[in-house]
Amino acid sequence: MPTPPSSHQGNGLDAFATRIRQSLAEASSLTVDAILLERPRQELHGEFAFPCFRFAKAAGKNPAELASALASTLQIEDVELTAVGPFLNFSIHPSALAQVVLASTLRDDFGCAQENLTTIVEFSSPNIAKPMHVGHMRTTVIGAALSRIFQRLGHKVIRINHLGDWGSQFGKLVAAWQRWGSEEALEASPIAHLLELYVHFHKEAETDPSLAEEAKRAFQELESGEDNLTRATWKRFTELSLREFQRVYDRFGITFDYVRGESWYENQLQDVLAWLEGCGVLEEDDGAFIIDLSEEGIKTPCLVKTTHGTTLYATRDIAAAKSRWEEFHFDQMLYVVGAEQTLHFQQFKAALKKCGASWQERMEHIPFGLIRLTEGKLSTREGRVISLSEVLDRAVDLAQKAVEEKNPELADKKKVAEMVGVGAVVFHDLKHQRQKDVIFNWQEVLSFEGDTGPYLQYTHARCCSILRKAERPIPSFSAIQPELVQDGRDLFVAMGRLPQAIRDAGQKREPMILAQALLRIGAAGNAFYREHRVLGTGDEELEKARLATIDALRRTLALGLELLGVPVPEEM
RNA sequence: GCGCCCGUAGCUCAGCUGGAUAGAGCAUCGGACUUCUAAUCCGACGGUCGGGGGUUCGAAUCCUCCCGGGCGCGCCA
Repeated sequence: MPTPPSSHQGNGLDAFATRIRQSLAEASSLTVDAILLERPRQELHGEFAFPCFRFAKAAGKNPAELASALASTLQIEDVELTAVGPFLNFSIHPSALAQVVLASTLRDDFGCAQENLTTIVEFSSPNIAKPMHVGHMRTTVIGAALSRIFQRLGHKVIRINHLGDWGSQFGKLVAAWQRWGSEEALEASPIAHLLELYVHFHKEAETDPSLAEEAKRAFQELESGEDNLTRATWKRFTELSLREFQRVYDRFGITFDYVRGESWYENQLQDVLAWLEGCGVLEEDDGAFIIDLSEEGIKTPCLVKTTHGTTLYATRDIAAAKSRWEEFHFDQMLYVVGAEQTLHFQQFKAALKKCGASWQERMEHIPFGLIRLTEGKLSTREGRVISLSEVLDRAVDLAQKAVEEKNPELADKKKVAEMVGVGAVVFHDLKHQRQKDVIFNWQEVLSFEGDTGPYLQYTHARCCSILRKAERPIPSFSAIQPELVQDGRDLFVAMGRLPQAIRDAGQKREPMILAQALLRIGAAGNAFYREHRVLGTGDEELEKARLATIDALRRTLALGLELLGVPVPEEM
């Protein structure tokens, strides 16, 4: 009965990488940390590679000679060394590979780490009274995925939805409501009606200057902090909007620890202005107050108070950051916000730095590229929008048709269609590098074949199906002979690399790294069960070992998909 | 004008701190379902890595200039 050595248990290929690096460190003057292994370009070269160029240079030797010398001297348990030119390649013994990867993937702490940081993730943050469109999808989906990834890595994660529920636009909205608002329309479809009012306001304001005055007055009333009609109206808009947003969050399966809009920091704004004043960074300029940042290399000053005495985005962000620092003492605070706001984050970080708030170094803007339409940038006012619920609805409709066609016997087709549709949309967003702009393309978002969410969901469902049809308990690790599945090399390597992918995804704040790793697992998994029949081979031990492998695949996919926020159906 | 981001196969994208013959998916073409779900698998086709120069034993990756696209540049957020 093989039992894995304890050092092998935790995390896939880590055990081997550690062993190889230690061995190389002993053979050289380098520290373990300085030895970075690479992944060979070609699979036949093994699982890890060490290019000897730098090492050889330091030792004054020829890289190829050094590689072959090391290959013949070093001995590493379960690892075969081969020198190919200047490269030293490491191939893990197939049965050790199967054993170690199976043991670790079958554990509940697979892919975990103990980074022990307190991490705040601010994401989603839609604007009250405006519909959530595809543009809000990225921050929502990326932020939620990063939060789960950090959680897996052992962070204490605090998710904050920083609603855009404050600012001069609410003055406009209240003014518009007082003139043209309809109680019935608001009840029927709150956000749609509020948007209508907002658009109407902008149109009328072009010819009617008194509107701008009313709007300004309304926002001043709001900022006064008094319990007046304006405030009551604003509060109602907020609640109605939030109720609609919640429906989208429910579909994505997203929760927040704090839904704190900008208004939450409202009563701290005067203190913050006083604090800035006390720090001696405030300057008056044309009746407004600014913080000059030229010494920080930023030409545009940070404006914190208008000539009308109202606060701005930056003022509220400074207040929010300060308040969160005092409340949570975070190790890192990530703002998942579009790349177009880069300057704003540079500005308010620099402003904090100028005030001596050294903790501002822990704040990090996580920018992402714009979603654009072929016709141009999204614009609520110009009607170039695709609502988020429409995207989800269309994806789910299409998934429904696919289920109907491919698996008409399925019990809960509606539920599965929802999972597949949402999964397709979420995965599509997360499989690209965040920084790149994306041109929204229905055909691509609604694709269920190839490198897609449904492909991975399908692979998972197939595993579940095999395990179901086995009609026996899933064999535990201690009950199988791993060497019987040593021909599943590609699959074990792909699964064994998942912990590293989770760590990289966290470190680079890039869920795509995890998505790509999952696609490799999916491809290897599909090839595996295609080539290796699990049930009905007539070989009891082989069936047990293959069942355990399918179980490992199922668990690994489920783990990765859950981290990304892609639903995990057991049938489809 | 200044600043930031992007430019890899027909299309959408990977390519980790510079390393071995630049990889996937879609599309196209050709194979594989009496066998655990063909939302799959196997194969073929397809690239002067936007362009020039530089650093290096080695550059898609780093530096520089140019071209093309996007975003931003105090009283919106």
